[in-house]
Amino acid sequence: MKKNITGTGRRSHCAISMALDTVGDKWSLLILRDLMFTGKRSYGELQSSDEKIATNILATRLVTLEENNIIYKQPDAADSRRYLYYLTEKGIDLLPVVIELMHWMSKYNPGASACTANTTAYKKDRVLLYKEITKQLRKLHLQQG
Amino acid sequence: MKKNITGTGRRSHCAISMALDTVGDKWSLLILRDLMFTGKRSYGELQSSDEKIATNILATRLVTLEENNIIYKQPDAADSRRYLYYLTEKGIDLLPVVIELMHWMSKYNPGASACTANTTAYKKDRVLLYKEITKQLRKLHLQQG
DNA sequence: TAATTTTACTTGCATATTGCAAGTGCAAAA
DNA sequence: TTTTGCACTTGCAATATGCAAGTAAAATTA
Repeated sequence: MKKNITGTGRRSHCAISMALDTVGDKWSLLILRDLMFTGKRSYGELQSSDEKIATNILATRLVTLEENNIIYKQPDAADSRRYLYYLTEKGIDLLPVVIELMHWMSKYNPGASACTANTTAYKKDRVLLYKEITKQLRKLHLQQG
Repeated sequence: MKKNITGTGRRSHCAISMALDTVGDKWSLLILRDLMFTGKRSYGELQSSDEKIATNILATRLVTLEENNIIYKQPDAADSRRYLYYLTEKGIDLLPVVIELMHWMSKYNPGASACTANTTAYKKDRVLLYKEITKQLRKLHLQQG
């Protein structure tokens, strides 16, 4: 997702296109998934996912996500070597995208495992489900620094 | 999105990961956007979008999307050189993902143009909005052949 | 009917992104 | 004070994407 004629780094002004320029790569949404649904916060934890992201790719994605204000990092008080990564509000706002993707795949491939299943709650009132998880994520990720 | 150790072509069994293996590339969701929100149906029309997808990439994406049952093609009755591309129900079911991505970018970058705006309807009852657009898409895309 | 144009691709090669393995630097633990 | 663990970096190989030109076949035009 780099250069183009206008030098803006975006392919067009279409919102979907711009969203994909930001998080439409192979890894970004998986990193967000881990921050959302697993307790993972550190570099090493994020690297330990099933998908085995290469260490250099993880590093560049974290930088890009931070540049785009989707995540932020804080020094770990318990270990000054490491940072802990958190979602910003902008990052938390991607929750519906992640859940909809998850639900879509689960519907058409029952073998897929859903991190935060709860198909029942989704079917009953998915907006309520978004709100509840969003509330939890805000507690876990915002106002830390 | 190709090989891995198991040879299944997927990175893990996680639903999000699998969804991204299918439509998480730079172009697939843009093609779906055009099928959903513009009247574009033919190869040439799909190629004429602002983002200027390369012709070889468009060709391979259409094949992949068809292999994954997200779109299907029908010969154009009016011009036997061309096919017209339509969404399957599985493809239509990606509507929430596309709308959520669009809404997310619009929220954080007001300069982004939303294909099917209607922020009001989204804020009032987005599930209803999904349903209405889904109904329209079913009429336009399903039961053609 | 023959020549031209339109349409949907394919092909070859350049560039960009991702993947892998090994290495580095620093702080914590032993 | 050595060793280990963690968070990256670096170099290079493998894929994926981007660009420009080419091809085949049906439609249009002359």
